[in-house]
Amino acid sequence: MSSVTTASSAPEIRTLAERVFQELQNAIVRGELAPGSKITEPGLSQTYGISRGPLREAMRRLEAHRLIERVPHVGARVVKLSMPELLELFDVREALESTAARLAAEHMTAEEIKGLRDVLAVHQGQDDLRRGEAYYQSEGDLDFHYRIVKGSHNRMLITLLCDDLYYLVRLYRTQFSASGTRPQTAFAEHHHIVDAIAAGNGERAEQLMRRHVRASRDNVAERYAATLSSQEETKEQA
Amino acid sequence: MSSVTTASSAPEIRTLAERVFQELQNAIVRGELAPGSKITEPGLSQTYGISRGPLREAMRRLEAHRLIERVPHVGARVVKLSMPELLELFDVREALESTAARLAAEHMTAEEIKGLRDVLAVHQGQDDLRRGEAYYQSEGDLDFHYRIVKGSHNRMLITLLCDDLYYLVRLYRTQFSASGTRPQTAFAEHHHIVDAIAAGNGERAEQLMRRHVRASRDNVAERYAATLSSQEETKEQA
DNA sequence: CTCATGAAGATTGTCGACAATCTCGAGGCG
DNA sequence: CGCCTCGAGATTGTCGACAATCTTCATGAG
Repeated sequence: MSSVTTASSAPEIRTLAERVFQELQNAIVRGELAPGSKITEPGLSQTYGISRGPLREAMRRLEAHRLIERVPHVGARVVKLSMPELLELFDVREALESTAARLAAEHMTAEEIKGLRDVLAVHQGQDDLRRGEAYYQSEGDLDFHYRIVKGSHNRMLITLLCDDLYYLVRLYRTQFSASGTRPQTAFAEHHHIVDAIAAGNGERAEQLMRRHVRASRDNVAERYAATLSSQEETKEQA
Repeated sequence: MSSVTTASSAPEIRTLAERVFQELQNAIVRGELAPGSKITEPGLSQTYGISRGPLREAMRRLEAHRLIERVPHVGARVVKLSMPELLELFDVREALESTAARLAAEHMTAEEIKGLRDVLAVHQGQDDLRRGEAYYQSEGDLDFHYRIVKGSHNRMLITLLCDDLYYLVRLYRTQFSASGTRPQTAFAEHHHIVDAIAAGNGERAEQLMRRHVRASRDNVAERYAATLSSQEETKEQA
């Protein structure tokens, strides 16, 4: 079970607010809380069996992570990513992950590189079995990106990407039910990125990662444009 | 008084937690709350004359913005940026601001570009008067960077940089009492960046901004190394 | 019929008190 | 003399209740 979580064995939650925060975070990312739906404090308070105090703190954290949007005296709603916002997210990812790839090429340990290759090997096997696409494009793909980011050894970068942006990425994938349409291509790109990192070629790793993310972005934008035009046709038929 | 704040006139704070959050944020950035000093809830609660409820929410937000560090059941401390962390911050800035410059070159309006030139003109005047270095390197420099980031028209990027990272930058400048040592050079670089943006040359704007931030980073690292070696000498003398 | 008005209900914001946990120093044991 | 144990005090975590604000829907005027 290759896991994204760190090897340290301290997953124990010490405070209610912390626990509820994680539960809500997962619920939102998994789509169990519908995007755009309203979050009410008494409701959740009863659902999770806690007081409103800790709940409000958990919601503050969700707000900081951009998973919910709050308006004073009005309430909170689960975020609903629009396509323009999704493309913005890709631009930020491109900037940060390409830098992470460069730093990873400079700082990653031999052990970490081996772990990275193992992840690819698992993907390879699934690809051969012709059934791993769903897993590959959802959690597996993120696992690969996670490891590179961590390999940058830049704590600020790691926090930004792993604690903030990646949850938004997962939310987007749930919301648009988007399992990528280019697994083979992406897999090949992953391989080249690892090679550049293993060779210690930071410039190349950065460039390859930038193209990789941008290709993913373009793919999404393209499919979105197709959706729009097909909707247009439907509208004309009516 | 060229200001960084938006022209909209809705600075009214509707909630106590919001107000205290901003006050604490300013107090920390200005150094009124010493880096590393402990934050106690009853203390601040009395200082600001509010209950612990809103105060805790304000602290949650400060934690999310990385201005304080909390440990469950123990307490919170004002962050104390170490030099390695500061260099990490520069790496992130380089990644995000170079992208912002590229997007700004693509999306900035003529009006926004004019505003940007005005900022430079003000700096120019101060530079001529041989007295603007302090202002230039602190708030003025950030004003310039603010405008470019906003010019990217990428909301996610704007939030990340303006709401999160720039407060850390200001905190660092207070903490290290670092008014940059290369105002003329930086000013020239700013000028070239604006030219690239005005010309709509995204690639060049990105490259110039990347070099600009990296030069600033190297400058800081260099001065830090000098500080270290001089400390070494002092130690040897003893 | 449309739109302004206002009251009822619900939700968010704030407060003070109690319980759980940690810190720190005194005292005893090896 | 050093280290562990254990309370006293303080701090954080949690709770329930009250006040302020918003939303909704019924009512009535134009």
